[in-house]
Amino acid sequence: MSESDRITQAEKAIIGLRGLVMSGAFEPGARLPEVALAERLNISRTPLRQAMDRLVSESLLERIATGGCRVASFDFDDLTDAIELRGVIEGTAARRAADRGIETDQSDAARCVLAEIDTVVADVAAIDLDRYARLNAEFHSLLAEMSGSDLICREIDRINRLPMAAPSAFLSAQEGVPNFFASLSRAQEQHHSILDAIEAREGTRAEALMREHARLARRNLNFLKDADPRVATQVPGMSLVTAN
Amino acid sequence: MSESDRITQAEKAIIGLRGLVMSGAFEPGARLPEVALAERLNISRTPLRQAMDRLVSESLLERIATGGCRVASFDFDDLTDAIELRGVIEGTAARRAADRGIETDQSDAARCVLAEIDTVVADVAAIDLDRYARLNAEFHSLLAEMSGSDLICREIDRINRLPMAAPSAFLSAQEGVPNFFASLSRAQEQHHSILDAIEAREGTRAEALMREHARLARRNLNFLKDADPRVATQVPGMSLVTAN
DNA sequence: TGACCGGATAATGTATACAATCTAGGTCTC
DNA sequence: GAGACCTAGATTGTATACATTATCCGGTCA
Repeated sequence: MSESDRITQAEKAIIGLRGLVMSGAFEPGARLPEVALAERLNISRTPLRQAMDRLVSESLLERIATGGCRVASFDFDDLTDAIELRGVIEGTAARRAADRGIETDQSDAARCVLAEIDTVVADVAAIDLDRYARLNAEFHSLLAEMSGSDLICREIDRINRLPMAAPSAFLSAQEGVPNFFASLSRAQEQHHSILDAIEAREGTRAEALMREHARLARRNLNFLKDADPRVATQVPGMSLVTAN
Repeated sequence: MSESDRITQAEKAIIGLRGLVMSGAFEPGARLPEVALAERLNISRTPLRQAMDRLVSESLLERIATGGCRVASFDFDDLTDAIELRGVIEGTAARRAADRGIETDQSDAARCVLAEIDTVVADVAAIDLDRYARLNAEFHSLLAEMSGSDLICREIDRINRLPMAAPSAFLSAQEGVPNFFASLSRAQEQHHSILDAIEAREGTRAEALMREHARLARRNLNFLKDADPRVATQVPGMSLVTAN
């Protein structure tokens, strides 16, 4: 049997189209012409339309009443809401993890990731942002799993696909954020506190810490609001954001 | 121009397929054959496949790695999680509404709905469950809007589409729930308290009350767990639930 | 007896043709 | 000159044909 790594045209279309939209290939609100897009992505209209449906469900596109799709546009309030909602749901995951208790191997895995982040953050001079982003995303993913609920994991994944809502969304925008590296250390301190709270079965504290952790992203977002617009072009999805 | 009430084949497919799945036309885990389904719904495979994609995004279907879809199955833990998550997000909506403050017309509209529910609940002998369900759903919808966030409204809508997660999901299962009518009155008392808290700008209280309100659904779910299986056949989506 | 291996069959994934609809541009009328 | 109408073009929604892949069943071999 061919492995599940067999890439289907529809997946190719989803990834390609999402990449185009997030990289700012279209203006927010621009209508997407199917035939031209299909040629550009080297696929037929059928999988392209599948991809458009998918991106609509991800809120990256909006359906037009008269037919077709347009690129969605977000204002800063939308981003703030998305970040808050992520904090709320991740907070729920943390509380549940603490209330239920977690397995030692889950705890070990999370501690392992945190140790790695510690080493990355320690070397402020030559910090590896890609590595930080990967480890940070993995830690958040582990926390979601600790909730023991597939539904919660899926919802967190969903929200993370929104522009600027993911935990590592701001890592490519460090030029726009003052004291950026200090904020990484602060985030990592919060990581430790959150895991401590979960292991200590302190659900309420874990939830509150997780929400506060998300507010770090909100803070970065506020800096970005007034930052040089050129920074925005380097951040995936930032082109979909319109002033409000 | 033809109005937006023009029904497209794809919408017909979505509604038809969702209806079939929720009404228990297929066993949980059953694979959905495209050609047979398309004939049954009187549409071609193209809009049917759109509908399947949509139901996958609603978690009512699951994609099979080797191709095609199967009907999703839920256990009681899944339903509990969905209800809890609804409580958490509705709680966030209530907290935000309280923190931001709401317009007087929003307040009036909600009070109006509550007054109607009061009259419905007052007449215990000949209670109109359909009307209660409609009003209850509308009150919850108004609360979501008070959050002032489209994202939050959409996420609540999403969760409400899951089996048994919607606020009025248990109204067709009253035979399985002891003291069912008493629980309606209790829910309505909570409605009043929640709106009071929002109007008094008491965000933390509003959030806590909303979460507690969701636990009423969880309580009903627990009753249903041990109830006569025949009751389950009357509740939409209940056929997708497998024992755990 | 059981497991493995083709080959026939049926299913899905994709492309494309067709039909229905929207959009744009121009012309006509007021 | 402005607005409405009408036609031509382009675009989307749908059906269907085709290609590819999985599934099932019978046979063979260990």
